[in-house]
Amino acid sequence: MEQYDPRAIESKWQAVWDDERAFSVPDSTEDLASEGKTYVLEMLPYPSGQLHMGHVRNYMLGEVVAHFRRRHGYRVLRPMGFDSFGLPAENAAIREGGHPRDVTPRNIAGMRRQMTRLGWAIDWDRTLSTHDPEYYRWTQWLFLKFYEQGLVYRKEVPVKWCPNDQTVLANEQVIDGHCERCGAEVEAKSLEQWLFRITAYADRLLDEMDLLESWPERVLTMQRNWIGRSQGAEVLFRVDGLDVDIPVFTTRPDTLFGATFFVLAPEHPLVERLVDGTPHEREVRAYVRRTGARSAVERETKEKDGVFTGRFVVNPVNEARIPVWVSDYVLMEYGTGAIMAVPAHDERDFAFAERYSLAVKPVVVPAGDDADAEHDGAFVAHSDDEVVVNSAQFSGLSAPEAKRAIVEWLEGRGSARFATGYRLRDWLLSRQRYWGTPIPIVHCERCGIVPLPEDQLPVLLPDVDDYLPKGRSPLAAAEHWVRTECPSCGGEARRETDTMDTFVDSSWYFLRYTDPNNRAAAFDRRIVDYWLPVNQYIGGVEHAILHLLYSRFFTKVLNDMGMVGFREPFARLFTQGMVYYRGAKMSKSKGNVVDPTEYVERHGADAVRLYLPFLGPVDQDAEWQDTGFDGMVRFLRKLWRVVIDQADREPSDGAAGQAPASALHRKAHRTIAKVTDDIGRRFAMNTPIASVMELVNDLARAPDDRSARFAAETAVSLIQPYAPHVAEELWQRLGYERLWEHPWPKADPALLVEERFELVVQVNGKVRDRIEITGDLTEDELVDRAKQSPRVQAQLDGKHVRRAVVVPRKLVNLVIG
RNA sequence: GCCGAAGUGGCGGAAUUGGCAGACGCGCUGGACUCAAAAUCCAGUGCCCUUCGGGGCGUGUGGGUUCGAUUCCCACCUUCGGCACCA
Repeated sequence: MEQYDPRAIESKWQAVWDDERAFSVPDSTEDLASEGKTYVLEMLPYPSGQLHMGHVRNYMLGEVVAHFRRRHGYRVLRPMGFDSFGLPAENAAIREGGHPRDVTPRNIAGMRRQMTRLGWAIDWDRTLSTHDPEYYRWTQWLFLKFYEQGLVYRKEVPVKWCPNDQTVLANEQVIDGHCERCGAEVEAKSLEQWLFRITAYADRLLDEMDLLESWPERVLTMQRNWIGRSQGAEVLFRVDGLDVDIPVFTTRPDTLFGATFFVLAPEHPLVERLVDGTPHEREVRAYVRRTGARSAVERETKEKDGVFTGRFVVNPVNEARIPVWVSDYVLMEYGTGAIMAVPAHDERDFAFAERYSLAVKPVVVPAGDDADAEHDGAFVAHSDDEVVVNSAQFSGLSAPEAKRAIVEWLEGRGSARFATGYRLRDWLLSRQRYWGTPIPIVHCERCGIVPLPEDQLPVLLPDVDDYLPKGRSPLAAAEHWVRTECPSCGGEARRETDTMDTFVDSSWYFLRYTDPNNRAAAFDRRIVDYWLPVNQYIGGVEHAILHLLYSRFFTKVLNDMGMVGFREPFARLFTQGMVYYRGAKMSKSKGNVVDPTEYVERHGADAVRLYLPFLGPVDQDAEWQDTGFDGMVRFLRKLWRVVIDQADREPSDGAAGQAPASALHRKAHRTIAKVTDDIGRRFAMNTPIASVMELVNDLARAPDDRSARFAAETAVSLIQPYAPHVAEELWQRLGYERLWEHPWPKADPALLVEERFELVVQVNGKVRDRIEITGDLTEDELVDRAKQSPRVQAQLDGKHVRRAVVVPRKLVNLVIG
């Protein structure tokens, strides 16, 4: 018999698919019925230059879904591109010691070759690279649109600076005070930067989660935490002796009577005014300077410290004068940068009060406690059923009642209002790095900040040889490029030299795929509305916040501008676990990458394609193991052998099971049902492979069964999304054509149950016997059979059967005693 | 600290609605084929006891609900992930 030769088979079919444009969908806007489309998308990779097993695991998900849906008659869009602009791509170039303009295209070509070799069913006619001027001109165009809407602004802001990558980072890119990419400790600086006003969409990013059809709960939770909406109030405190009101944000207005001091962030603009010309001036200024030099990590971990300003504010609820301190445990970026401190009910305030011997005044107690049940001067943890005490006319109210009542009362007097606080900050988008989308702005001495007119796009990235990061944008070195003409007044002007964060590039690429060759617009709304939302988006959980939040934000803005007709880009999201190897996440920067190419060369793409999903549930992390791989190779050889054996026999008409259907015939139908349910409903990608293996094992044991050929055809058909090359070749040898668009098999419900089954007989819940049952018996008959079993008789030993539980076609449990 | 996920043979894992725990694969053991090896095939493989009929134990730990629990409830342990001075 002819040997299974993956190399020959795989190149043969890859050439066929390429010639036929088998996985492309037409570009035209004609014939776009709203029904029957599927947009399957995996997050686009950055061109590291090398595919690793994590990619294969990720893309196999989309692969299986795409084949499965295509064979169910859907028109499937499944594009692929490269996130080739920005820091990751630039760092890849630095690693390889070349210039990104040379390294990036080379890496893209290499990865695309690897993908092609794996036989992925991708519409390569729609590929895009974010560093391509034809792409980034539209990134710039979108930036200008956002600018017009007031959603982009430039501001001096406290920033997180990565000393290693020599650039600012977005808040989302800082993890535990360290750079998300390189792990260096992040420094605090204050710089003029560009920001997207994503906070304007905080409520909608939360509330419109309802529109999402299927997203993992943990991702939604992470986004909710990140946005961090909390309801509370803004309360004004009048500075004693100055005509100034300072607002504070609090979620606990019920504790207003317990405020014993007041704290400003060191960066608070009023600090200067409060101490100017007072004896406290020197000390406060020194403190502000000292804290400014602290790193983010230091600021968060050191013991709380601060200085008294000599000033007092008046608590609007009781006219109490409370001292104003400055401390960096209060953050300028959250709330109003000032807080009322209630040490009796806030751990942080309590720690500060202890250190500086400030008063502690309890004003809420757990229900049932005596009003003054001496928690004197101690911190009381928050409980669900608190009652307000020591709070004038509000004493005795429950905490929730008091919250509302106190704010309403103050509102009437003009010193408070209900307010909402968010943890989410605006998205800092500018980067002081070379390899990114230039920001289409010029700075004119006369006109200030001037956005470029659309007809001057794209602003091409200047060719700069020394592109290495040096703390200010390398674009500044391209003097001929920087000097330009102001589009507004025609005078001398300088171009903006910062580039955009990579995540800007990837916040709209899924729209461009639908209309990738449009030279007149970023995309055509009719086409984008046809394909979007993405039916199944697939990617790593590490993007749960960053990319997924930004893309949702972009989509909402574009929806508001009337450019797209939907509000959420990704209806269903699947986040797959990471691939580990030798105890660490497999990644090029960790140096523990297992290269799929090696395995593909030795054993073929199909074996690699089978193994990664087979490794385990895709939503969980998996450890790469060399040892199991051989099993896939063996399975493919076995499949080949048993199917080729059947190919010589009579073609099956699909109804080979004239009654009574053989056990093998029924097994084939059960396998169809199982695989279909696993892929289509459960999104379980490992168990379908096991099911087909079972079918093939059964077939190998019964090659002469009259349904053997049908079983062979079924196995080939079902394994096609995983191993399309060998499946296609076997399909051809079975006498058919074009399996990739052949309808997915249907299970006959009548054949899903075994004709005979094993009745499990339990006595007091323990399995004591299994009896072969043929045909349909009533429950009473089943119980009788169970009782007749000699093994059961031995257990009964004359005892009385008190009760019998029957599960039809499965089990009888006799309760004796 | 708060929130979430997970814990099943030597290993990866399966068991979908509370109903046969360990599918499938790896590994291992024995056998067939072979001059030999590879490949392939067949049989076995949770642990303990056994008079070989079978019996006992077993899904992180301890309780509970139930005729019956890997599955539901309570408490705890361990691992991983997210958040963490957010007022």
